[in-house]
Amino acid sequence: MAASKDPRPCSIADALALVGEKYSLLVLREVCLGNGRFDQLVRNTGAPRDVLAARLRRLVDAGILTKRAYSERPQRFEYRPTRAGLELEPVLMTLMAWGDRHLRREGERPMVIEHSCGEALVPVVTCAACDRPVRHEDLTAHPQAPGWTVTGPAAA
Amino acid sequence: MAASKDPRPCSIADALALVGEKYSLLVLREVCLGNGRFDQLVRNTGAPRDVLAARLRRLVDAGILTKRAYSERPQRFEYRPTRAGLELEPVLMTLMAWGDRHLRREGERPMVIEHSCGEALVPVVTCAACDRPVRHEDLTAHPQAPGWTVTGPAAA
DNA sequence: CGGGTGAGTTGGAAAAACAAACCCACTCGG
DNA sequence: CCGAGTGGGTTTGTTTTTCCAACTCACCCG
Repeated sequence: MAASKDPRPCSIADALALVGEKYSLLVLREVCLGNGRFDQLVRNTGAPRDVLAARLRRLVDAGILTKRAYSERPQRFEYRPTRAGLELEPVLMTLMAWGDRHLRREGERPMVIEHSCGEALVPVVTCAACDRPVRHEDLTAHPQAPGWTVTGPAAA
Repeated sequence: MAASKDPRPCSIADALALVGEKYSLLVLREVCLGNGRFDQLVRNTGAPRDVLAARLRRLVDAGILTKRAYSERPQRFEYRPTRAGLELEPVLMTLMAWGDRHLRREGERPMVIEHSCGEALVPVVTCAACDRPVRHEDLTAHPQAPGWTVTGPAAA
């Protein structure tokens, strides 16, 4: 709620204000997998029901999920990702790959994603202009708005 | 602390357990930009000082940041990303791009990252095997561990 | 000596998270 | 028609976190 303190205008901060709360990205993971019902989400994310209800409201309001009835009488609902929600999936894939690399022993992945090319997905973030992988040393920050002072060498 | 409820073994969940707490990724953003001193982090992320101290301890313990003195007498410290921390930068770039696309009006980006190729960075997550962009329709989930039941059509 | 800076720690109030119970509409089995 | 079960939540009361301001400590500067 009190997100007003960050003096940096920043799309990372703004994105995290929407999807950075606890469980939100896990909810998105499940919804992208097609497990979009309330009780599935409770079981698969581990979120308390009230917290989950709050997150779902927020994500729907933000246009990341939609709520649709998959049955009238009895009324039953399912949450699905919007276009915007699906566009967050690459973030999840990249995060999963990072976790697989750094948080587990070799080859102990809890889940493998297969790409349509037939191989196990290893996501690589590349530059749209030159197609080369994004490496820290190749990046230079250019603030466009006030509130930014990039002092360190990483920005040079 | 009570992260023990998620019945899904999942590298996304594990990664978020480390860097998913409030401010952690903003801290990483600043540290990657070279703004690694405590007071800079307070100012630029908006985190309360005590919370920031806790996050920094956690990130250092997790091997994502290191704390090094840039001056003895007076003792002054700076936090810097480790290799593992730098490998999270693509996640930040992808998230920033998502925020720029969905949370702002056309062309109102607070920051532009320049890639070494000379163009403004537009990160694209691609498949390492075939180099094509990762799209939701091209993905199939293959659980490797118990606890996973992927019911929906998105997994088919 | 007095003031200022960097890097935190401490203490108490306010906000979230948590767990369990409850509710409602409906369906199904007997 | 009764009782139990399911899906999708809300309510209630307790435990954790967060938040904020103030404080500390070590040091440097004039």
